[in-house]
Amino acid sequence: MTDYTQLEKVRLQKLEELRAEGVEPFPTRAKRTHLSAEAIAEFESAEKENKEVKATLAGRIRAMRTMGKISFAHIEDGAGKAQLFFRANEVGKERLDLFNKMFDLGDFIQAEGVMFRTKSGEVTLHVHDFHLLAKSVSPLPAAKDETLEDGTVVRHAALEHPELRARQRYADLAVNPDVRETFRKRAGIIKSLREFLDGKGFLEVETPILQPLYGGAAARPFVTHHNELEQDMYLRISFELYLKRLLVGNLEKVYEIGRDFRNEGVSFKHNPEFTQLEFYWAYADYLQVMELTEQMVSFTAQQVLGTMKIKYKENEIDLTPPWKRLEMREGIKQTSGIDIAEYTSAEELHKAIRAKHPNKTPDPKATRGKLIDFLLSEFLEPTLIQPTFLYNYPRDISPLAKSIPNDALTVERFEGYVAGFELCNAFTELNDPLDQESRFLEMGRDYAEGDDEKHPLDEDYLRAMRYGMPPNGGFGMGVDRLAMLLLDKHSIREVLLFPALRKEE
RNA sequence: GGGCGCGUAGCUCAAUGGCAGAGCAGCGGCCUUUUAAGCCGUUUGUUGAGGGUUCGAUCCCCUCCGCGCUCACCA
Repeated sequence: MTDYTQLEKVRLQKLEELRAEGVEPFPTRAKRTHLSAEAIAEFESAEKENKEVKATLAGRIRAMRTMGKISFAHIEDGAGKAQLFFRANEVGKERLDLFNKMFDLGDFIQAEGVMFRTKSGEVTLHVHDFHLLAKSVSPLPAAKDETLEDGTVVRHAALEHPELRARQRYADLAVNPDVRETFRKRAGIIKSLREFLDGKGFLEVETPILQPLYGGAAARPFVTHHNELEQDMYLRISFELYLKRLLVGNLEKVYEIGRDFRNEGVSFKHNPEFTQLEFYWAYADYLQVMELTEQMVSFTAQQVLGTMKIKYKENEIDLTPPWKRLEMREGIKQTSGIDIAEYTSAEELHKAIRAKHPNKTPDPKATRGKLIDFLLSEFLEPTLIQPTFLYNYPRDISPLAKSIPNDALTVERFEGYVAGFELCNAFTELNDPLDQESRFLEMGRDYAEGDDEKHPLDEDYLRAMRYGMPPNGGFGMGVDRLAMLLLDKHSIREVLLFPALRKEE
């Protein structure tokens, strides 16, 4: 049984009284002729010709000011806010009392009348009749907006508690218009990505989320169980192995936008489920993928924000192509003073780091690849504010990427960095089934020691590859990260409608 | 998982080892052009949960829960 607060009990009481007076608090149908902004715009042009504008508006009551025989209210709908003006002369004293006493902030209302301009100049609906559309039983967090003389809006007593905002996103959205705007823009970002890739001839596909084996990334999966098949299933950690199977099937350009699941830590840039974009492009290599990437991201910024110059935290960032290209080895050398090419074993590289940076302490068990990654994130990554492609990566941290001709230790891989964080990851894909098999086996050995990240060998993937896979370039990008970047949000939770939270109680 | 911090009314936030407060919201009034409307009056709390110290704990201590920041993890 729900425990109602006193405020809720008051509203439930009103609800009963309304019913007793024959007013249905949750009527089945509503009517609306104009959005608030439409009615206001229509009035503003009709005003000059002294023409009347009739309108029926519908929305949620956000402010009420009752003053005896008149009342004002603001409602909010999908297009913004509009003021309602009630006067006993038109609606009658009883109906005005009903409004004043029985309607609350948060209720949905339908009001019809004629648009006019108040003494203070606000275009307002002069209400002739009104109906309750839905009663709000629980009071929404009572934000109040104050409009200063210069037009800036200051919100008082807004819902700010991060947990509550995430847990009760419905309330957050209801009272914080900027949050609604964030998610509209997020939808725009995803739409633009699709528009871009569709325009380049890519086919959007859907591959299994529930998989008998997981792969394509080094992450711990979520495990579940299929009762009838009597087998464990995994939620995918990447799309890669399935999308590349499609290249074997002669689909030459494919992409998927969907959810990945990784059973890892939660942080300001990690959520257990997140939206990923991956594409695979037959006959292309990582250099062509680079060009497509900078076009795609800048296109999205242009579509959604109307500019390629964005702000992230204190940085002005220009996404206009071409982006800077920096060889990873060179970047690490410049920022850490260590040339990784001079140290071909983990042991030597450890020694070099200790000598050059005694106060930095990488994991003593780290492989050479992990050490390079350490140098990258420690020294180079924070400097990559303007969009930069970091390219050519050590082979042993890239088991699905193809080696550079004549350089067995380095693979054709790049990562795109913006604002100091990794945005995307791409490579010339490995398509040699024999090489792929030995890499998988190698990886199996590596992970055997660090038990909880054991990596299953995907025999079916190898079987597919043995039929022949065209050379291709592949790409992956965290869409949530892109949304954070473009919308200047500093936590992934701000761009996820319902981020993962511990269950209540 | 580790470290640090936070949790007080519906919302935003104050305060104190000695009756827990403000503004807004709510409730009762007044008010026919307001817009954080105003004025008069008024209600609201398991101070996140449990335990301990104390004459007395919201405050000090312990445990737990949740959140935030951070580190680790995340090719």
